[in-house]
Amino acid sequence: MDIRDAMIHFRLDGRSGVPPYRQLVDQVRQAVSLGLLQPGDQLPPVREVVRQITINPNTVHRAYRDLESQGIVEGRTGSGTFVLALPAPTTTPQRQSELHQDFMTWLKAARAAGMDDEAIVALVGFAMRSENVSNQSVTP
Amino acid sequence: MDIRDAMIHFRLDGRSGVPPYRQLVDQVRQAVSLGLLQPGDQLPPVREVVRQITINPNTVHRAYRDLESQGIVEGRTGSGTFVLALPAPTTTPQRQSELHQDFMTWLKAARAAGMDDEAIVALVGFAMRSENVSNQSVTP
Amino acid sequence: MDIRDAMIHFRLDGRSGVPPYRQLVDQVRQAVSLGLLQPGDQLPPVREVVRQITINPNTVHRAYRDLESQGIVEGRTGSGTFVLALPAPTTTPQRQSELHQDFMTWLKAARAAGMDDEAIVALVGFAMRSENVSNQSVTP
Amino acid sequence: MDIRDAMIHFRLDGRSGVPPYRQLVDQVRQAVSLGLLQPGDQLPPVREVVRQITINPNTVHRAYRDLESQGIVEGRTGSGTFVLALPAPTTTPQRQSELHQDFMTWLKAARAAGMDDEAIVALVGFAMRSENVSNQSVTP
DNA sequence: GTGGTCTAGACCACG
DNA sequence: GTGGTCTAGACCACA
Repeated sequence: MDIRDAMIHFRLDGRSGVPPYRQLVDQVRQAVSLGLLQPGDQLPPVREVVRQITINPNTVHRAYRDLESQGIVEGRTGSGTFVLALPAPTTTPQRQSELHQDFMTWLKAARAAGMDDEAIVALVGFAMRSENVSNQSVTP
Repeated sequence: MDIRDAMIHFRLDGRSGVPPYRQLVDQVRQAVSLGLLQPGDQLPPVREVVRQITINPNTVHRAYRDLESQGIVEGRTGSGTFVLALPAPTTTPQRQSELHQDFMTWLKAARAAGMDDEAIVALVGFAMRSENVSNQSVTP
Repeated sequence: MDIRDAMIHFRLDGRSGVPPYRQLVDQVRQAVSLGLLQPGDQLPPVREVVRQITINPNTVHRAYRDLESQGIVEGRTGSGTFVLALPAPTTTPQRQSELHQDFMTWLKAARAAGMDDEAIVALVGFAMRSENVSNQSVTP
Repeated sequence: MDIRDAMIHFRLDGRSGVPPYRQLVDQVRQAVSLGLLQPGDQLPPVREVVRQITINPNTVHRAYRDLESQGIVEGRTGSGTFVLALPAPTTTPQRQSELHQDFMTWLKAARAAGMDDEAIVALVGFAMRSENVSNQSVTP
């Protein structure tokens, strides 16, 4: 199973406390970091995002501007917004794919044990916090 | 190894986009959900949290008030803030402990493969989003 | 005579001992309970309340947040704060209107007899306490 | 039916937002204002109040001190706290008794119509606010 | 313009 | 010591 998809599909979590524009930025950054988005890939046009999720066009625009100022994407007037470069490949696609598979297996086990998403997220969050000084935010 | 600790210790992630008060709320909710905090346990006094992390007392207080309105804790003027009840155990402590171990193993493998926290969080987030309609926010 | 008004107008009683934020919360709850505010109705913007009565924006905001966490209103960033739903009509508008009239008649009689507001409030308070286990707080 | 009782019996409403010490003060003031407490009557000893309701002795003490500084009661060392004088009789006992009866009748009608205490308090509060500049707080 | 969050510092009530 | 409220003023996100 290939986890790569043609075009990123955004999702908003209204209860997370994370501002919508930031959720879009994070999702693009993460997709790039996972290789789901690669250099040259196009982000969905603002109007398309507005169709997908309930959001104000200005907010999408703001997110794309942020990504551009971070050097992740480039807006080409008249044609769209495109991914520029991977921020740095952290591992090989193969290894990453294996880890993805392993995590899915673990995820299924956790769910089979009766844990809901909040509980799983709690466990993952505490596990990562427990061995790190740096703090990373995740929106599953 | 017992992951339960006497009193919760908060940590803030300034880069996550999640408002500080919300990070505190989430961390308490998650600790309760994992059984790290149990009914009757006391949250650290506001002034103590202020000593631990750089934060304004009002912000801590706001988080505690939110938790109170959610029915998770109860503030008793003059004595402290205490955990009220578990929102419902999702799984057994044993099974949860096993899952915790398994996840730690996976985590180490991911790091050994060169993935940094952002990449790991990206993978976990996408994995959980890929099979769910509901959206859960995680702060590791 | 229609007691319903376009938009709620707040009033603060500095001598009551009831915290200002709580007075706002109570007044909205009561207006909703009486049908003076109905689903979809907008609460006055925070800045508008600040113009009307001498109060800090944060205090108004706190009240609105409380109401939101109680499920009475919903704050929509950028557009305003709106009433969500009636907590359940306790009686018919007609019957309520009659009772309102009857009470006004009684009120006038009490005042004609020389009772000031404090005395009237005392009488009402004791009358209600005398037959009830539950305690209700009133700010006339 | 005589509404006068031998000794005042305090009640606290934890959900009203009114500080406990203030509720005690208000209840004494109102009882005096209604003639339920008359000059020479004794307030229950602090220990007795503590037995009746869940409250800290210091808080009762504080309330009695407030009443004393308001000139309503007088603490006599070794013997107790006693009512000094009526702040000013607003009406005759007879007329007040009639009004009390009338209000009880109205109260029963309101309850018969299905209104709960919160709704009744809302109606009374709005009725009084609607014709007055002064604001009076009531704890039924 | 709207709501929302944070800091700073003061003051109150309770135990 | 504890929690709780208020003011003042700044800054952010969204429409």
